[in-house]
Amino acid sequence: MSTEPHLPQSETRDRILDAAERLFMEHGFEGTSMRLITGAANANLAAVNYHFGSKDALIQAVFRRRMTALNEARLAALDRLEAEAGGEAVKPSRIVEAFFGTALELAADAEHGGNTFMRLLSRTYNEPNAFVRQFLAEEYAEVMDRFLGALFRALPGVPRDEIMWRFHYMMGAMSFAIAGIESVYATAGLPCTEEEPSRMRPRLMSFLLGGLRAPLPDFGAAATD
Amino acid sequence: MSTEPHLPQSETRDRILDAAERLFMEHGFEGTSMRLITGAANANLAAVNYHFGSKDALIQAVFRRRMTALNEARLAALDRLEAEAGGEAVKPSRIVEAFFGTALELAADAEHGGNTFMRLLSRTYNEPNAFVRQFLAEEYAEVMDRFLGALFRALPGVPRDEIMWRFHYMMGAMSFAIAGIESVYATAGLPCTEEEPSRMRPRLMSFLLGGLRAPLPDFGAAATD
DNA sequence: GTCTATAATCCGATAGAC
DNA sequence: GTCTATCGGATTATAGAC
Repeated sequence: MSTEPHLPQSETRDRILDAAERLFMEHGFEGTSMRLITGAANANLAAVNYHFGSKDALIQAVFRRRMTALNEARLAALDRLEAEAGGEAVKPSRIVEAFFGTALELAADAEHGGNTFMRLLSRTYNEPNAFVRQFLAEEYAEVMDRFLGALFRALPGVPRDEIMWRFHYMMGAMSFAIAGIESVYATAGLPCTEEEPSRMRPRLMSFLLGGLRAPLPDFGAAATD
Repeated sequence: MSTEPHLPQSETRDRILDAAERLFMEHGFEGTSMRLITGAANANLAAVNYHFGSKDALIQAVFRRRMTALNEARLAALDRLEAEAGGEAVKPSRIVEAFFGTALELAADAEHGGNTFMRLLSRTYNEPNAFVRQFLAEEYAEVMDRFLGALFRALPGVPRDEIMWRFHYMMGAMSFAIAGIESVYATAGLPCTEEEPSRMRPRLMSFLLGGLRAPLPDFGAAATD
């Protein structure tokens, strides 16, 4: 622990965010009551409404705290790659590294809640919750536009909808990678040895690039375009 | 004999299962109240406890109704492949087809709720809900044991933990494939054209096999054994 | 089997003292 | 900022009439 130049404005506020992040990840939004959150954060029940206004506003605060930095890091990484390429298309493997590698770096940080947040984000991605989906779509808009555009330029011979599907599949693989493999070991009846975190990134990247570069599907006789 | 000009209704129990399946998929377990379920099923609130005993028992009934058939179909497909192979190892692509293709066939059945169920199953897979995880682990035990074993024999040069991770990644990709790609189009600001369902299977299979057959990851300088 | 009514508990939010 | 107390509404589950 290093000495910090200034203490946070409200440590109660941060404790609530930490507790909410973990409990939302474990039990979902509807399954996590404000009493559970404030209890875990050693705070008073009324503190949530004082600091955030409502439970929905707390949910947004939990995401905003880390999403901005994550997506800015992704955009910075892509900026760097495009500057190095100097007008040429960036290699697909570098684009995938910039998007998913940045996320894995955050997920590798278990001490400061990065892993918890990435698991929450993965879980939330497919939750058809109205206002959370809207919020995430806005947060992701620029990043998705830039990275899909880079992949379109990097793979000019591949149909764009095919690229979007494969990007979607890659998100699913990353989501499960972050969630952990305990379920596979558990259902297979095998003991789950603790995975070396540094192995996750090359492991996942090999799979993602293999899938992205796979031969295009054959839709059968009907497809002629 | 009476003709049936009245409600073409199935049993109340089945209507409850159908409504619960859909609402659990849309709002999660905790986000779905029994009032919402019985309201959508045109049933009385007390009917859930009469037919199932409790909300948790209803959740298990929703899964049991379809999981047994799905996993039996998977095992039957693998039995067929192993019989054809006659002692030789089954090709990895056939094993992947048997496991994930069977799931996609159920997901392609939108009229009888198969698609709804597969979306629910995908959503539930990573939900760290205690009793649901335990239940699913038991349901999956035999299938996972058989299919992982088949992959181990089909890929004798690949470390077993690597195969398990790639199987886990494939589950994630399938999960997102079934959940739909609307989110990608939405965050990219593009209109989402309705996808031809028959294209999903070859699309996903190309990606899965590309990932499964990808070069093994290089864990870096530390590995020297 | 279906229904009404209600018990017992939990929820998010807020008023107001300090 | 933190706390107690509480409101109004929602939840699961059950008792009992028909």
